[in-house]
Amino acid sequence: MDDIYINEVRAFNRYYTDVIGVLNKKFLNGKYSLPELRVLQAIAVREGISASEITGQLNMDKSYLSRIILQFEKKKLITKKASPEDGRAYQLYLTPEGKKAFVLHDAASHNQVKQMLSQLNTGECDQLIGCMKQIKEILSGGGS
Amino acid sequence: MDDIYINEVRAFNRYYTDVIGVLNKKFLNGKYSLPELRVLQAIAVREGISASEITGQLNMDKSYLSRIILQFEKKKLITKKASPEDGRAYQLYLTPEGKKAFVLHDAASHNQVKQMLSQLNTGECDQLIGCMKQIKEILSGGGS
DNA sequence: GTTATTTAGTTGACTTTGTCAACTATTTGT
DNA sequence: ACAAATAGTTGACAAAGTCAACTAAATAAC
Repeated sequence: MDDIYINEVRAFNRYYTDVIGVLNKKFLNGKYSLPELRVLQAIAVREGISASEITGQLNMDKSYLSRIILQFEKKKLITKKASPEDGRAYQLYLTPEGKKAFVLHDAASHNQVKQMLSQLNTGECDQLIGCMKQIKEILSGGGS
Repeated sequence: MDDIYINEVRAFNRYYTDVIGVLNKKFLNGKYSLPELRVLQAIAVREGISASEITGQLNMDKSYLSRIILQFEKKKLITKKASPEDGRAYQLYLTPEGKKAFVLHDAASHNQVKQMLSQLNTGECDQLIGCMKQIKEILSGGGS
């Protein structure tokens, strides 16, 4: 009985892994990798965020992140500012170019999804996002 | 108006990427990588499958797959049999050890999900898999 | 209040994962 | 029969990610 649930969830996971994979593959406009974009977004969402906060958020190795940040600095996408409260930490900010890069990517990703939804009618869209919200609620509410 | 839908879908994608990430991270019993396991599963599900069919199914580079198959042969998890219809192709089969490896991993993955669902009550489980089924239907039915 | 521990970030060395192009051997289309 | 496509292998890389050691600052313990 339980097993039917479990198999259904596993089937969904396999299915949705592919959905996400397809979406992620394309929005490689070539310039930035997926983890790079995730970092860029993390900074865009909350400017002044520190590297260690990002590692927490994205479950990312700190050495790996350190190098991504280095790249971003070289490409002038971000700037570091010494944290006033913690002499070890830096606050990360997007430069205007960094913001532009983020906005471009964000728009591309947005359009990607838009195109996907364009195949559906309004009722289907409503159902879809209703389901998505419910899944999020159930899984985050329920513990894990 | 549309944008609300799109943002909701993108939020779900971010969320579910993490869910899948967490599940995938753990079932690394250490022995096999994620792509290796996907290949193992593909063969388990349909014995006699060819490499090119797997590349199609898993969206995997054929050279990469070729090396994974080589590893599996070395570890005696699979055997190749010349295809009777196509002299270039091989039919892939699991050895008893290969089957054992697959079953072990499959059980681990099953338990992983079981544990996740154990946090939920029956009603929530019903809702959850109902939503998952609907999403699959909407997205596969709708095209793309 | 100085000593021990933890924490933020960097660096070096490395493994794993994945890609690209070239190649052989078949098969299919014309 | 000849050209184009396909299955699979190989070499040479590039990208992604990990691990341990290290510096410097912050916090905790005594």
